[in-house]
Amino acid sequence: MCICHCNADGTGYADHGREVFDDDFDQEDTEMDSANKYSGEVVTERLAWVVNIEKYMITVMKPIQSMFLASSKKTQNNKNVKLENDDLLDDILQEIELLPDSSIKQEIDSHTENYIPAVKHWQYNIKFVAGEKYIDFFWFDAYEDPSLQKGIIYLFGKVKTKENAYASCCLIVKNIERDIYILPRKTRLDTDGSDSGIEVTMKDVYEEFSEICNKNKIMTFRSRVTKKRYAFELKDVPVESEYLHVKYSAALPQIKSDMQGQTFSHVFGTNTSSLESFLLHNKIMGPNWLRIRNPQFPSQKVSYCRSETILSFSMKTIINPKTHENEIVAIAAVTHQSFYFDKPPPKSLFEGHFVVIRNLVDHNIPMGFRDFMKQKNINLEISSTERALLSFWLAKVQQIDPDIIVGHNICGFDIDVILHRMNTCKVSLWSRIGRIKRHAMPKLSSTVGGFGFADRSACCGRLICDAKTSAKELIRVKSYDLTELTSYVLKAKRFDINQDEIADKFNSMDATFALRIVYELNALPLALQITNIVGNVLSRTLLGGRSERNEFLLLHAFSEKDFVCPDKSFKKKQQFNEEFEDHDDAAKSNNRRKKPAYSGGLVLEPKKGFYDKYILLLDFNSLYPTIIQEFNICLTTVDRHHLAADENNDNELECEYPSPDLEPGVLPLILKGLVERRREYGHLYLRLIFLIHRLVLQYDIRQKALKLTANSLYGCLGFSNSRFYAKPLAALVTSKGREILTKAKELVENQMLLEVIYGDTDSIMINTNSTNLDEAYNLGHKVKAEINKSHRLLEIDIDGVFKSMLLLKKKKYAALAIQKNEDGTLSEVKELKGLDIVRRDWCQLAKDVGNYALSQILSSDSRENIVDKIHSYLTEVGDDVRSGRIDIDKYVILKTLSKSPNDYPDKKSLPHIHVALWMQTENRRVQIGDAVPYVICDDGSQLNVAQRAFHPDQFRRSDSLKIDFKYYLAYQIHPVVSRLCDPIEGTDSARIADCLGLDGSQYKHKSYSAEQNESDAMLGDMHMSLEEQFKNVEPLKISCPKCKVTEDFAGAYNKTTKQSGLVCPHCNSNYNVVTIQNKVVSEIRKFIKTYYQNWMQCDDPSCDYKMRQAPYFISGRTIRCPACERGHLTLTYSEKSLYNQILYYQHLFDIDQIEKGIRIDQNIKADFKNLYGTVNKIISRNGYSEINLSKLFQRLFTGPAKR
RNA sequence: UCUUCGAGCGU
DNA sequence: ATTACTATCGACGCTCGAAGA
Ligand SMILES: [Mg+2]
Ligand SMILES: [Mg+2]
Repeated sequence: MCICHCNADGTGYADHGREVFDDDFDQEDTEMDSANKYSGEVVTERLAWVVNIEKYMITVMKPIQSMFLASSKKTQNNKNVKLENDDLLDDILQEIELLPDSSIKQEIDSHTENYIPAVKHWQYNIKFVAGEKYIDFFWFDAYEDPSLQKGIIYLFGKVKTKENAYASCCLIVKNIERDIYILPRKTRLDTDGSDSGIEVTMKDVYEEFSEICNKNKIMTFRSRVTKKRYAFELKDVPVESEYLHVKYSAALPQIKSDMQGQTFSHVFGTNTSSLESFLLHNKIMGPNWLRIRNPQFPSQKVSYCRSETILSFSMKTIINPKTHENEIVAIAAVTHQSFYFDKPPPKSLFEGHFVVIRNLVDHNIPMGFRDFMKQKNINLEISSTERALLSFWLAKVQQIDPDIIVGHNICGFDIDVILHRMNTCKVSLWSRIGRIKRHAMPKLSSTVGGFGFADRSACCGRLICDAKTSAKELIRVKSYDLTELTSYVLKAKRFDINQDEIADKFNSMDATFALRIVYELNALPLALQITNIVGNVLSRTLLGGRSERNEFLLLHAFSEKDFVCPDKSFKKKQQFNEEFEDHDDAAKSNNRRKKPAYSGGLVLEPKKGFYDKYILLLDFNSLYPTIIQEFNICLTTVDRHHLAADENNDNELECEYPSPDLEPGVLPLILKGLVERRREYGHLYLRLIFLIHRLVLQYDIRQKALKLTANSLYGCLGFSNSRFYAKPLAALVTSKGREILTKAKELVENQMLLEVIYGDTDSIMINTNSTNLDEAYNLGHKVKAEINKSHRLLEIDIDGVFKSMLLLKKKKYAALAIQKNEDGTLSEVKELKGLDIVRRDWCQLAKDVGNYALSQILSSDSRENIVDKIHSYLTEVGDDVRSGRIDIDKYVILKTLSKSPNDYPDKKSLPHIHVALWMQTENRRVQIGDAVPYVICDDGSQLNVAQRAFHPDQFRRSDSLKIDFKYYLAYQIHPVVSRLCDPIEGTDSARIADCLGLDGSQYKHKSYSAEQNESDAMLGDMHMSLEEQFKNVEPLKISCPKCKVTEDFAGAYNKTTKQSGLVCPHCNSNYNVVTIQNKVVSEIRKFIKTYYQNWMQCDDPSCDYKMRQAPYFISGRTIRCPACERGHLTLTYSEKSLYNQILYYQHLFDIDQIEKGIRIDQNIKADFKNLYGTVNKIISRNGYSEINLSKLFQRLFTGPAKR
């Protein structure tokens, strides 16, 4: 164990009497440069402005990735260099050697049996540069206590000893200062708040702030003037301005973040945590080597710290029937002495282990248990009390001194329980769970579970890695309990132990399982890479949560470019104080998904059905990140000043795209960096693949981490709690996405004359109508090239070719994808999206049957055979179900709890809640996010389905419960299969029901595809009375060439005059047909023009708001009226109006529609046919004003427009 | 058909 | 010795079931 003390600021403060503006702040730290021989750049410049600073103590060693950035040019120049000659490889290998090496590591491991080896100061590899001593320190975790120890942070990591081994070390950085930026007003405010008109100087600001400091007991501070930029939500902050930069000790009180004064309008950085400002100032990007200058070694031991190891544990608890608290009964743990982030995980199951159990009050430890454990060579400790058990565990933890603690659900349960129990059992050495020695335990949350502030601070210095949390981020499975994860990830079987069996059984495998899962998922290396990319703290990355990672990424980038970053806001507090808000919050509290704040990706209306020709799937590579780059979308480039600052405005006024000649903004640059690095690692990955396993692992993971980071950047822009929240930007990105997809679709349809059958956000599916694979591929490449032509960075790619495909609904389809094997052969892989088969809320039986049906449908068998096979299979399954030949596991349905069972409003109609409540009575742990399994049983009652839901265990125990076969046939299998077979001819809902032995007649009229095609709806319109249909159209006004009277054209037959409509009702002379024709054509053009003017109006009768929208807004989304905020904006003149108008003209000239018995002159008939044809031509041909009406109207039938 | 609640797939 | 805390959770689009109207 070792501690280095280190002053963040070596010196005293500038005194008040001095000039406000110090000019010697650019003091260079030259030694730093020479010390860091690998990098030619000054790695850190922070605090350079501070007066009188002696020597700053910490230097970031050259990060590995920055070296790659530097050398990436090299690889681009000579791309085809042979591997052996590649300098870059040498560089890599050389750099890797800087990382701890296992052979060296072992020397420390040999001390394992001893207690903490007392490493003396002189044993450390202290070096001297220019007469100054320094030490290199690899940090991987940090801790601060913002309430008790302000301005102090603890860094945990490793140092090299003189023997070239590595030892754990804790670095304490003291006297970290706050950095506050004060934005001066232009003119001074009077005491009553009115503008005095007097200009404000920096000196004025300084003086007012000094007074405020006096009031706040901030006796010493330093200040200077800086120029800073700002590009965030506050509208009244200028893009660039002079600020008064104030530094004072973080130990002194914090200034309110909403502080304003007569001479200044904003104060930034008041509540920035010391850790954050430390990381930002020193540009520390995740775990890395730091060079510490002038370290001071303390005389006392303050922390427990030793060699690097990984420990995984699992524990069993029992609920005390009196207190209803969880008490710990047993803990098992396994260890690995040498885990490396950049190497494959250890192969052995464990290197060290121990098991500790305790006696229960009512039960004895089973006979022969000790012998059994001894026989198995298991290190068993039996404690008499819970307190003894905990103490033993702590002693072990301290002895092993793990850097990483692993377990399953330890963040959600185990660690919090352990701390609570240590609290109630008064275990004094509790702080051994972490690496800082403390006496008073931090205040634990009242409810057991979770991983709150107290848990995090208690475990400081040890990385907590929860297999459950990691799995949730990395894979999707039915359930995230250890049993399911073990079977999915490790393909192994785990036996769970119920509450009533705890006294008799014990399972020591859980810790091993959790550890292997973490290894298998590569969770730790991935977390490290992400941390290195975004520059936050590894222990926080491991906790999950995208938002914080993204914040650090942006904080680093923006502060490097001299921006004042937005502060954390705590305005929730103010809202809570309102009385009515409180009630409201409790009601809607937990789960209900927020209603969307802006519109997202476009989903093309699928052309449903079964396809047996080749289908191409084209997909834009990471669409949103690329859009941000391609269009230079950034907080700094998009002008959002015209948007109302009001948070509640629902309207979606879009910003303009930044002008193309603007310099690239910060976000595009970040993404560019991420993409370049990803490419680099992608190349390295491919080139190194035959070389060294550990490098392969590292680079593959690193490029994955880069991708994850890039993708989450967009999401965090739209996250309302983010410090960098920018809804307009997110809306702009998605809107561009919609535009690009629409354009691509139109290009394929209109220029390449291909059929687009579907598309979702960033993809397009094309029906090649070909059965030749090469032809399909060629077509795909052509389309790809054509689309890519119109973009600079954006790139569409062939994501798959489907041999056959069943397209059911938006986001629901199945296909046989062609896969090229390594040996050149082709194989088919089933690809399933969104179908019931892939969802966990249908029972396995229904999914299996559905899967069978699907396989048949996709196969190239004949239609009759397919249908026959499905029918006979269904009959078979129906019989099996009725005769009870099917395993109970197949009937289990899973549903996740999204809140605590008691919080559900309508418990009775929810099966999973019914079961969850029962589980609670059984003392089983039921947590938010857990998947509850249940089966529907026939208990003889006629109750609700939900009330007949039982836990599988409950079913197994009971003799009276029987599976409700009818439910499973009618409500599980039938809907699933029925939906799949819907587009297949030769079978239908009723037939499927028949096969399953259900009453087919009930399903006669039930169709799952809700055949409400828009065209059908339009057909229905046709049958409306003509008056009804044409009540809103403009009549055709024709002026008589003779009597000049203008009349509405009456149609083929004028009912009032009982003559042809071509005859003027006043003077009985004939109209000129050509005149009418011209009039009609010009009228139609007029209406088309009106339509394209895109006038929008509010549909609320009490609101007369009108506006014009951008052309790409016509796609049928509703937009909330910005004026009244109640109504929606609709097109004043929609496609449908236009369509109806033209239909009306068609009707006027439709000679065949007039009633029989009315004789019409042949000439007149010909005239009408002529006019009718004119209108028809306009509709069908692309002749006028470059507008394709038939295409426009097609959207009325198939597109998203619904009016 | 709407609403409410509840699921969790999709990008 | 005293006192006070927290606040967390990427976005949006689409389908499906139960219950009440
Ligand atoms: Mg994509
Ligand atoms: Mg896609």
